[in-house]
Amino acid sequence: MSSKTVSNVVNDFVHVAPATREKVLRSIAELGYQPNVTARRLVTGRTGTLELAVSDVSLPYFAELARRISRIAASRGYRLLLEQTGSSIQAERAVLHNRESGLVDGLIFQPSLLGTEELAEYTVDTPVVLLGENAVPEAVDSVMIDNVSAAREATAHLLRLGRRRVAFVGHEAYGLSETSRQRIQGFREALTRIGIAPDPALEIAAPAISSQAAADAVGRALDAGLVVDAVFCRDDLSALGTLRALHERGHRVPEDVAVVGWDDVAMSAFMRPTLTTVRPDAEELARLALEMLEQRIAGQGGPGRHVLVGHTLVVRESAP
Amino acid sequence: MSSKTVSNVVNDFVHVAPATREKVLRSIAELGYQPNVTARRLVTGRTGTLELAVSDVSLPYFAELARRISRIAASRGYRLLLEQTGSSIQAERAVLHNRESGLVDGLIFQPSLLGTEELAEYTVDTPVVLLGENAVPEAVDSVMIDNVSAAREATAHLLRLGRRRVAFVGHEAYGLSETSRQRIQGFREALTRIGIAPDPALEIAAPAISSQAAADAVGRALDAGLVVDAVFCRDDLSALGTLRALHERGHRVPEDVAVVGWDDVAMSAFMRPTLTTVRPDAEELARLALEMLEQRIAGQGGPGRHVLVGHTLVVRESAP
DNA sequence: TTGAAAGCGCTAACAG
DNA sequence: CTGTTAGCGCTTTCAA
Repeated sequence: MSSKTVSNVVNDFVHVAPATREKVLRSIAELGYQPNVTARRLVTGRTGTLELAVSDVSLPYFAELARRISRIAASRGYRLLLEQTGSSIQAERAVLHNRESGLVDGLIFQPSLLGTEELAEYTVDTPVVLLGENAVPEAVDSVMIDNVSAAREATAHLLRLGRRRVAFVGHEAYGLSETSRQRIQGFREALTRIGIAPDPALEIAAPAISSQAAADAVGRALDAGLVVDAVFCRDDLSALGTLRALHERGHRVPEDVAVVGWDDVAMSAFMRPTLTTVRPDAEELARLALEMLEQRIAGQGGPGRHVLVGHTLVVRESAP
Repeated sequence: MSSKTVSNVVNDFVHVAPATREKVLRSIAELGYQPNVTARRLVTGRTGTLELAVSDVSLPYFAELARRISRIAASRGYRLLLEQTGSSIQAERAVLHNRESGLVDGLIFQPSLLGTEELAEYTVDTPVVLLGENAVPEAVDSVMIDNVSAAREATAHLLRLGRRRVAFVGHEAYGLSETSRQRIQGFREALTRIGIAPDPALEIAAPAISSQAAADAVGRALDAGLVVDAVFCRDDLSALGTLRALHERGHRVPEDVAVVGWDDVAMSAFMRPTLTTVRPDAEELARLALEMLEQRIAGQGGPGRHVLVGHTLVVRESAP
């Protein structure tokens, strides 16, 4: 019996006599034979593996994203390789450039630091879908939500509550990310629309994306005499830190200060007070990213597609 | 020039004349040559990839674990494949049994549902390190903390505060996991030691590991008239839900009810009140798991090693 | 329906 | 120091 016949059986091909198939299957079970993935990859050229690259999987938004992508990938027969770029732009570059060929069939990448120009230089053959809010090169597929609009809506919600001293919290102190830039832009637009001039003193940067950094930054600002009646946070982690800083200084939320977050991660519904927050349609985002990636893997050509998924403002106690 | 020379240059081997190396490097850059990982794998037998299998990466503890393992793996030149088993015992079995050979060099696996017997049946050649608290077969390496002791200490802390009606919250209603079993055991031991008979009515199960499930379960128990002055939670997620259920019913923490969690995930220091919780030495756990795995990959034989890493009770506002 | 031969792209072993 | 040869384990092509 040739290895070809075995291969046919293993891959469930036609034209194998039932008796032969039976015999092969029995031998496989007896010998504990396991096909070697690597050899198969070498000859077929497909790895059956997708890569997800984000800055830090432990950030709740990315953790939830990874869960979704991993699930969908598994349901479609793909394995998932996880890559963390940390806060290193070199690591982000490496995701695109130091690409060993044949590692994965496709890449889902949320850049944090890389700008459009560098992203655009990317011309390797691995199919890519870009996530997040970094302005994205024309040629590459991307899925994101409309950050500027969502930020405008969230801010408008605070203004509608009658708040007039609204702060923005949690953007990077140095090297403003595109994400933060767009959210701040929407924030300012909402203010301008009702005739309030954006005040730089009300934009409180933090040295890192973490509750601690936000708590420290907000705490310092408050201690320095800053007066606010609302805070719009770059993300739910910053919101958590902001809630703490306010609480420790005796400010009541939402009575004295209303707070809005971004992402609607699982814990947002359990904070005290529960958090009003921008909820991106994360399930749809993950689904579309994988769908688009699979189409490219299947050989679909054409120009980059740039898809916007929806978002909603989930109103909870912190800004009712 | 032969492909061998190129291979030598690419792999940074000795015995290549500087001039030749130079020439090769230049050609590589010009042609945009990228070595094919798969072919290399086939011939070397090493994949340079490790697998991490947990039930759900979006659970904060696993998200933080994944961050650590991913980082350490990357620093040692490994890629990381992420596998989620969800709440399916079949998926956990598949992690061990449906193993295609040559996929990864090693596996770090935290089983949630699989018992020792099934784990022990595992006799494939891929090196494995088991994480978590499931009783682990003799033959397989494992890293965990001493759950029974840690649970005893946490409960003792509550008793030392003078609390006498201490509840346990968050274990599975059906199919008690080994993790929960051990934590409950330590919980009961601490009670027994000071002469309190464990009361089943004070062990409040939840249908899932989530804040919502815990909040619902605790809320129902409270509404049914349960009186407690302390709650020991299976994990920080349950603690978050417990805090909410208590707050919604007007119970003050820690004045009326003290609360202790488990894991010390990032958000624990920002809950309101901040959470007293059991902190496993997660960094050491991750480090050791990878170290042991690498030793096995390097061919080290010998019986299974079962390492305990340390833990501390981090005392914060919820149980001062 | 099954077998034999070729070859995916690389590295190990060895010879030059 | 550099080139040649063989072969990793599989699938593909082609012949029987």
